[in-house]
Amino acid sequence: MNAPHAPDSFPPRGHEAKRASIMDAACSVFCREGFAGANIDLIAAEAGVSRQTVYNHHGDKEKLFVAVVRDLTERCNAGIFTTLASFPDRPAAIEADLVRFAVCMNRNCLCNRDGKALRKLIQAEGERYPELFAVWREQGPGRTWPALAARFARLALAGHLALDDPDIAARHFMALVNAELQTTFMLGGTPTEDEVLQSARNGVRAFLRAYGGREAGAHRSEAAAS
Amino acid sequence: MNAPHAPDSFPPRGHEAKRASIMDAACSVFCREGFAGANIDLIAAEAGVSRQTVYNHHGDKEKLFVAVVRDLTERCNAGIFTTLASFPDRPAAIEADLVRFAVCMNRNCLCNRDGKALRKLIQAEGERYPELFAVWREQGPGRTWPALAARFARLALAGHLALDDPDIAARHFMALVNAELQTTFMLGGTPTEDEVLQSARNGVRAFLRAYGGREAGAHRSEAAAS
DNA sequence: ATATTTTTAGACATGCTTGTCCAAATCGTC
DNA sequence: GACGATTTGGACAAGCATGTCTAAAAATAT
Repeated sequence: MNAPHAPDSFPPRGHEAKRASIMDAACSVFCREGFAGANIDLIAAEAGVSRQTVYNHHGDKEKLFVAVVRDLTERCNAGIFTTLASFPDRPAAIEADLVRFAVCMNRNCLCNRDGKALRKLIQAEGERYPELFAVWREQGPGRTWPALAARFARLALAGHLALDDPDIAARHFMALVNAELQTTFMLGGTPTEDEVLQSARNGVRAFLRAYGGREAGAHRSEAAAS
Repeated sequence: MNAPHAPDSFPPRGHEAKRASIMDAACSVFCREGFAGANIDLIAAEAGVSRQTVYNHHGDKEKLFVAVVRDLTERCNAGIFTTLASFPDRPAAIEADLVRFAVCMNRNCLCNRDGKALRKLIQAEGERYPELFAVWREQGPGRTWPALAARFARLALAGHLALDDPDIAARHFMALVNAELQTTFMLGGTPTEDEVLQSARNGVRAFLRAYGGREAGAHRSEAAAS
């Protein structure tokens, strides 16, 4: 089937291109309309292929949906781990570094197309596909939260932070940094670059007042002046 | 049409009962299946009425949906303002009082049936009904956030908190207090009483380290001991 | 008890969507 | 240029959901 001696990639080029195009369109339509509301004809049209081609590739509306979620989960996870690599291990200026990290996480993982799509699909159809989303839970939050917590633990060990429970600190960090974006997220909107930055700045400031080490101590008394 | 001299409530008793029953079932089904996936026959069955009765009352699937969201918005709003009344104005023990308030807000407004339903419907169908959800936004977040912020401002004025911007503090408070429940919310689950309490306790502790006034200052150095 | 309103069950027309089938056209490769 | 695989467009059957209509039954008020 696959060209046995092809130089670069096994299946013909146009084939994979169409596959990707279909996944893209399916993602977009499932997201907008939900699973039940999604129309295969519309997906095909949006992908620029015929309906039959969609069926050739994925066989079934449900299989297509599962493929989309799987794909999205993988891509999002990869993005998060990439971003996690930019976590400040030896911060020069911890506040600025954490803000940078938060903005990065937001821009590249939470607010981008994939992040929004995955979040919406999980919220909308999560209860209907328990095993599929169990996988997401293990592969996603189940791996990213501990990884993030470990980073905070290291920062604490190096004396840059003061915290008892790195897991809680990690959750508090993300919660604070996204605090001002929740309403926008709710309605599926994309916050502006500026909103992201503001939310991150305010969130990190509060985080450091709660969890800052010796160096950050100064911030507190300053902010505490009513 | 309505009994002109009825002693208690104007429309016949059974009529309103059926209406409520339909709204209830519709809410439940719309929530589970989404607007497109919701089936009028199923709603009727779940409400224990005939399909025709659903049409008699609401005329239209879309009108029914709008009625459900409107109803939900009102009820949730009412609940939030009621809960807001329990905000500690003159706290004896600020930490315990804030925890109590947070738990109350969670149990009665965010985790209950209506809260979960409204959240899900907004996330799933918000983009499709812009004007409907614009109303929600104004009536809901547009009124509740300032109200909550005002409470925090008062607490700060009385010297119990130290904060620059009460709006941000309010958002940070809610974010922290719900930090550990996000994953559960995502999948439409209901956190246990204990999870709610834990999340509130941890959240309030962090909040007070970030925003605590003079009295709460002691907490910080205590937690800062690695 | 009677009259009025509401509810019910079911049939019904209509339109939409899924998924299949097929013959012609297109594409990429040898 | 010829061959095989893929894609295309459209026809097609089947199922399902919405919304209407009707006559009978039930509930309510007078």
